[in-house]
Amino acid sequence: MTYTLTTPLYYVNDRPHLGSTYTTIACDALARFQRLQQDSVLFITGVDEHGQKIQRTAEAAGVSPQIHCDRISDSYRDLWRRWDISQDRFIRTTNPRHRQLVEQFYLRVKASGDVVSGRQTGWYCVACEEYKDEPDDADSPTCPIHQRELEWRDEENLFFRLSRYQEAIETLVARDDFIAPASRRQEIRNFVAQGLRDFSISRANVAWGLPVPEQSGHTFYVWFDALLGYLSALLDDGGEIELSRLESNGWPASIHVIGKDILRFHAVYWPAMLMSAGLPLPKRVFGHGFLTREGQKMGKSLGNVLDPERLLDRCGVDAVRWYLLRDIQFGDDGDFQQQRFIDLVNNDLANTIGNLLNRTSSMARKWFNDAVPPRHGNSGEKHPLAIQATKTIHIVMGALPELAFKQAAEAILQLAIAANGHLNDTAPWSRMKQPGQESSVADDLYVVLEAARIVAVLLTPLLPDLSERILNQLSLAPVSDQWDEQLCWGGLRPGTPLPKPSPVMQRLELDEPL
RNA sequence: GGCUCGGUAGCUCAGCUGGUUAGAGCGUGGGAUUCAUAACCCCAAGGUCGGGAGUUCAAGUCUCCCCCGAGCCA
Repeated sequence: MTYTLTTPLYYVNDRPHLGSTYTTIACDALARFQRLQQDSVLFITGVDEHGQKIQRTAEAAGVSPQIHCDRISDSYRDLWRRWDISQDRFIRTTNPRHRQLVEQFYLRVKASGDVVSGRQTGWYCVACEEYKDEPDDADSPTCPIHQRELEWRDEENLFFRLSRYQEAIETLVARDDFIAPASRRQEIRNFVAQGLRDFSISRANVAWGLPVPEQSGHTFYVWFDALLGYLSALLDDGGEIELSRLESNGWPASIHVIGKDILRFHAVYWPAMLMSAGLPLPKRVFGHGFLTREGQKMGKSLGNVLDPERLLDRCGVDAVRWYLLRDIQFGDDGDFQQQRFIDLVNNDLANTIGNLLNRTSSMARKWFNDAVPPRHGNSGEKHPLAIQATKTIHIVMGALPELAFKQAAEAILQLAIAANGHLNDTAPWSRMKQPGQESSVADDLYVVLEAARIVAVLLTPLLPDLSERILNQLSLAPVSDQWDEQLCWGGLRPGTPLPKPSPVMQRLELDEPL
């Protein structure tokens, strides 16, 4: 059984921002976790490249839409590479294969009798790519989200008969395991309860889109096309574009991870489309929250946008991943506060975890021949630290499948704190000055090093780089494949040489705002 | 306007089906220590749990009203 997870397909209207980076990092952590748990994982991300908004942005920039899309798509791909995102597929909706899939899908939907033509009149927001429910006689209304003038549209469009799926969707969203987090379920349920209306899936005057078969002059509505990118990605294995291959290629997705703003498309429209096409539904849709910065919405107008590239250059992957995953309850909105960011990274990563390794390794080297100390009677599974390690593993295993990165991170940190505490309690440095204490000191250092090793192993999905650096200083290889064995207590072998320690995590020193 | 979710220590938040002195992390102050990345460890500071009324032997924890914030739908 393949575990398929997706990020949204990001709209290439503009360069990647921190929000998409956040989603992608979270998915990356989840993907890495799943790979440690099982063989088959497909982590999909990509870009959504059609629509009038992109057409206009390209025009404004004086380039063709395709050139524009190429540029932005490249910047996404490049950014994910620099963040060391472990996606298996990167799908572009301008890929010709995607067009084939959309056509096939559309024909299925049509064959189900779910495509009808109708006239659509109303106020349209190009930025949202959505009709707004403003009264027809409104006088130059503006979009409440974009504060931009709405455009009056009156066109003959094709509609998807969403209304036919009223009951099915009601049943679906009533489930407690479909929409996550729970706090956002009611919103969708209310929306559905108000009655689903058919929605248009074609546009008459948008050139930058996929042409609707046998409907000249019409292109597909961006959302209809974009959602199908998830399917295209799955068939992007070199084989042919054939919907019937989906179920042996990772469909249905185990989870779609998205921002809360597009929950409706994923929890309502998308399942109905899939039902119409006779395809199974994704198992879960997770709508996470948004990031603000120092309490304010990030935006160009405020000039307070945090650029992911800059963040990466100045602070590094580990710091940012840790802060985002460890401090924000995934699902809730989060606030990026620079001081807190620095405090947490320095305290947790540099001081607690990094220094734990550093001090212990130094002592081991000093008194036990530059190597992992020998084990005596008191370093086994009954040791308090071993018990705590087991508890930590248990918590992490329960938290990560639920995308509770924060709980997992906190538990791991607790283990490191306990290990530091153990050192302070047993004070090897003073006991080494007394005769006859070597063997018990050896045990104490061993269990702490072993705890540090477990910390590093558990950190693999969250902070792959830091994890590797820690293991490296323990003369161990990074975790690959499944990790069960490496999570067993006692994996560290006495006598293993320990290299001269150097800080695995540098403290952040930022004297100016990011 | 309808609905949903929040308003708990300076900050970010835990507090399940109501029950001893309301908790954690960060920040702050103090102590201890020297193995270590001025790091680690320990302790403390007392917040009318947004406001009001009610139910109850007992309410951040239930009910109603009000105020404030966020969101969804109109």
